[in-house]
Amino acid sequence: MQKPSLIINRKFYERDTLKVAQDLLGCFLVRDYRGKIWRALITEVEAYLGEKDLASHASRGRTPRTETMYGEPGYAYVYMIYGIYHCLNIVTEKKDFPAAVLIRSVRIESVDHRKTNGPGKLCNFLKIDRKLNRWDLTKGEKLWLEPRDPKIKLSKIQKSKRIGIDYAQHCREYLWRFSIKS
DNA sequence: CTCGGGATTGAG
DNA sequence: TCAATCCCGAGC
Repeated sequence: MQKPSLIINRKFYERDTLKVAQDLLGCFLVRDYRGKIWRALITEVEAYLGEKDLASHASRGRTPRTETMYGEPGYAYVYMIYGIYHCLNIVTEKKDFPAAVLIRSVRIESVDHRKTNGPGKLCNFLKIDRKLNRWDLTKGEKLWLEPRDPKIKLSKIQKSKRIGIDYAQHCREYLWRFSIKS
């Protein structure tokens, strides 16, 4: 497989997280695993924004785990949940400001959508685990992102409450989950 | 299973 | 007194 011609660059990620989250819809998450390449259309994401966001791991400040979120934008933040699943996040905003976009659902051509329609499921399918934590997504190796096809018109972005964050008090109400029809 | 917080322990 | 260690709750 040839080197990708279009890779989303670091400036794209170094912006307001809510903007980046919505701009990622319709983009492609590309995974090269031992020479096999999948191009996954991003259809659902959630934003996690700053220490004030009680739903974010960073709400408790800098810890060894959250260090990735405080780092440079354009890196992967991968963590394990429930001891079974991995979740893939894309680090956003400037260094030292903790924020990221969780990839919740993707669609891959000729793959049953039920295999990739959840954050844990898509990591399982794309062989994404903590070895890819802090991976630089702008290198065009192993895991990177490519822009939307400008020819394809994006359906209206749906905004809704984030999933599975009942503990986050008032932050539960934020409409920081974004999706497109897929 | 992994993390992080509070509780407990124990060295000095 | 305080840091290392234990333990428990929570996590899409």
